[in-house]
Amino acid sequence: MGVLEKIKVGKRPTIVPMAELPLDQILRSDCIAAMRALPAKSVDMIFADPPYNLQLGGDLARPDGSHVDAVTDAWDKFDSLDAYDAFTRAWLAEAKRILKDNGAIWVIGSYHNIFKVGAAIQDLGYWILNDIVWRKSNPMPNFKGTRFTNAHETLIWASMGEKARYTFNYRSMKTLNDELQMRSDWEFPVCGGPERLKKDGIKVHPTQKPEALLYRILLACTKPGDVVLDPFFGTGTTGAVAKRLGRRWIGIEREPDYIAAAEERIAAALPLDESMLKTMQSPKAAPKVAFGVLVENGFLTPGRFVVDARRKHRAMIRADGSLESLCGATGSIHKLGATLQNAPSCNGWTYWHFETGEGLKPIDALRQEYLLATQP
Amino acid sequence: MGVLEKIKVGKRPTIVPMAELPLDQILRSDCIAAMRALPAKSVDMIFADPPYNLQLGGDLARPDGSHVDAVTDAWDKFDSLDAYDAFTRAWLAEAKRILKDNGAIWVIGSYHNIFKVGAAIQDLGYWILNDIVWRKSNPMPNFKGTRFTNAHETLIWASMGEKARYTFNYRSMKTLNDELQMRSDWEFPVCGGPERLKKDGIKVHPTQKPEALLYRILLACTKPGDVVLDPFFGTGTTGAVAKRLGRRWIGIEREPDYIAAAEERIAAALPLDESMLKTMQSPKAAPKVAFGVLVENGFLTPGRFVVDARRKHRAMIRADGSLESLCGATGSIHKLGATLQNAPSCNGWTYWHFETGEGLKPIDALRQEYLLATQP
DNA sequence: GCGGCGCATGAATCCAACG
DNA sequence: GCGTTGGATTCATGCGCCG
Repeated sequence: MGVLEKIKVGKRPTIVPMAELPLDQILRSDCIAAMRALPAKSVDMIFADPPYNLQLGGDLARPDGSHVDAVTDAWDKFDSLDAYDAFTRAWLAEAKRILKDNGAIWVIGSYHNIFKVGAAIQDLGYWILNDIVWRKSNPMPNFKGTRFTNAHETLIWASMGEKARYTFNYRSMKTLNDELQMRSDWEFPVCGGPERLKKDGIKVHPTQKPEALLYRILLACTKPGDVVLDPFFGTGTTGAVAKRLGRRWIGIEREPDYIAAAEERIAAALPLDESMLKTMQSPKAAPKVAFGVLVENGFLTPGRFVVDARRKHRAMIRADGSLESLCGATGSIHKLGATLQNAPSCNGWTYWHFETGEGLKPIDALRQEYLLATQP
Repeated sequence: MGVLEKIKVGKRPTIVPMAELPLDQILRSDCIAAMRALPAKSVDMIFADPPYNLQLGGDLARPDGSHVDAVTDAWDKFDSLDAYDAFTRAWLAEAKRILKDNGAIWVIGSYHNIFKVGAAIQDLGYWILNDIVWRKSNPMPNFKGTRFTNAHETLIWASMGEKARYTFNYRSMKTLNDELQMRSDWEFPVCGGPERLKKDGIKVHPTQKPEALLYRILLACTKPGDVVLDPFFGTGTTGAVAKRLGRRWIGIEREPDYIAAAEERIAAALPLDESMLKTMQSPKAAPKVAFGVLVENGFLTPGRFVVDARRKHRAMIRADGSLESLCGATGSIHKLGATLQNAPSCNGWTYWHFETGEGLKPIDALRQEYLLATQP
């Protein structure tokens, strides 16, 4: 790794599960060169915020005459659309080499670049799982009244291939979204206020991303201890949130000013305590309960009958927690429900019901009762 | 046009400004073949809802076991990603030939295809103006809990090139959005209820788009009388809305069932009356008034002084409606304001103020008075 | 101390007609 | 085609100053 100038941030953790990876460090280097030096199949996730290739024209003024501070940094300049395309495919290819087979990649962009990025992702054999829209609650207006206010950015989440596995903490997202499935459109304000890193009153990085965005991504798609690589580290939002969430991180960045700001910021970030992480990570709000346990514990007795909500199908409870229908078919509550409906799958907990004085109730209600009675 | 079987819908309007175009008709044909038969630089807008190339796996069932009705039609099947890419580039290239120099294209898609579409649009020399997110207020949930609820689709709006002109009815959009700039994220419900076309209780088209979506697009980016082409016409949402809004339309569609449904639907669509259209179209609430006209009409007399809001700059009104500052600089209200502020431009109407008993007032207030006094 | 007002600012592909 | 000129154009938020 002669090309890399490693810079440690804070204390190197005592446990280093992958000795060859430069964990919790910023590699000062060109992004592609640094990625080439990393071992294959070694990181769990990549979050990338590459240059957008904005191609801005002349100066822009607000209606009040004030000047708009545009992104004119050299790192966002490319000679042509083809040059940008080549750059995009090069770093995405390296990313694919570095990712574990069950890893995943997130890339953020705007209409200037995201279509090129997405097309490259598909061509390289990644499998897109979702595109996510970051709706900005406070976007910059369109000052000349020539287009729609550009009020969002787009993220792509992709696995390593069509059949590849990936991490998705469904329960964490549902909990975070007030017990509704998390949707593909997320609303956050742009990064500002105390969160925005400044030096002498001037923003350190023109496009610092909000921590809330990274928080949701890392919470949804990584496990504690997972390694997250950010090849366009900037001022280290990914590192700061990874540290907070008990994930390991690797940053790649060229600009010394950005690196210095990131180091300071990450050193100050406070990790959440482990019990908090465990709670957020838990795949289910409640532990699993087998139907047989309810039978064992007398909530339903063998020989009783359960029916579907319309009383079309009827089955007898057996001692082992399986069901037997009148036609002789047997199986678990899920299996028999699927068989009788001629469906590929079935949630037996909500499909099967039992008779009460107040009419039918789903057997799931008994599971709730059991949990209430047994949980501390 | 031997390959085309033209089908008229309703009465052909008596005024046909472009005799060579098959206006207000559905062309029963393959989309690329039909486009090849249309003259170059002849249509003002293309709205396209191409196949999404969904690549669905096996059947999908809801948690209650019911079957999810997926898009499995032959027209959404492609042999490979490359085949889809080639198809996309072919029709987009024809579209570019057909569009007028100051025309524009809209394409809708999902993450399955929109990145390929967007990349092709850029490669073909179109210039992306915005990407728009259609947020579905009632999306289908992710039944397996394996991903985020796919709750949006993406539209791309592009002009014919970087320097090309295009139509954007800024005021109409701002009015439609309660006097705030229209943003790039739009919320609509998916097409359902009475709007959803059905035959024998079964939906005619699997991906019928809501009319509200087309309404906003056509209102924003076309003028009355403009010609809108939809190369994937389906059940004719574009035609129905175009007729309602006083725009001309051309549809291309292969499936006879879709054509039949579209014909019936468009025949029943009621055009808005002309005065309504004019109101929605008006670029400004008020006509232009030159500053000199106010001087001519005695609202301000030559020799009086105007100042900026902070009283930093002061200028004398001259008889011809120009201003002269104390330092001797002269020019229009806009020009002098820009000069004195050392700014590239300036809106003189809001920059310059005059003294009243209640303090300073912008000269724009006098323009309003003038308009009130002279407008019928 | 608190509320109100003014100012600054954020990934921006940001004018159009006429001579 | 190009240079000139008239004139149209902004939303949410945070911060600091002032009363």
